[in-house]
Amino acid sequence: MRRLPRSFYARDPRTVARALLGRVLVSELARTRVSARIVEVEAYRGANDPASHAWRGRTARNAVMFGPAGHAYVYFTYGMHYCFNVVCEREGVAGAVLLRALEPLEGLALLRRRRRVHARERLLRGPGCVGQGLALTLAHDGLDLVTGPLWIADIPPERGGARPASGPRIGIRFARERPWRYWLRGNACVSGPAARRAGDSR
DNA sequence: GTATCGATTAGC
DNA sequence: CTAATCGATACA
Repeated sequence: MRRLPRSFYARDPRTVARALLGRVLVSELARTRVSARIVEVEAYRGANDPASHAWRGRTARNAVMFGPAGHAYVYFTYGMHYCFNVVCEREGVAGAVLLRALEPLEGLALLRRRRRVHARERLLRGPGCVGQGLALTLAHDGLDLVTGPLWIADIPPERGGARPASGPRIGIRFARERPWRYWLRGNACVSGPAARRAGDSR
């Protein structure tokens, strides 16, 4: 299956975030293939985005956010969770899209083993659960999605008739008013309470 | 050096 | 609502 080209990622993260909704992520990191539809994402920018890890400039942790687009930015947080982003923008400009929730398509048994949860809609719901389900660690930080075993398929988004919705990002302290969280309205795999899965219709 | 805080989650 | 759990960050 064809992968999204680097040019897809090398744009403003808000544009990439919207364009990612409904597309299929594939992991061939383990022997068993896992694939899942992207249903919820958040865009993070650089110096002009106080909620971004890159707000205060380049550090060891956020270095790949400043690198070429189409790579994975994986970070460790709360002492126990790994979160998965795709790097955007041209090299030297920070930007990324956090994958917050996906709808599992292939590899359900492996996901259930890793997550120790049965319900399909809970396997990849929430950014920490995405990291756990895909078994990501800091070893995957910087992985190239255009050439590596973890990638996003270049096929038209399948949104199941749902109009993409947008609203404020979750769990941040600054820049709360910016509506840079995007999701497929009503999809059961979107994180948070049912009310959050509904939302507006931008 | 020490103190605080997470782009979170599960459980009560 | 809170505990879990540790790297990054802030500050003395």
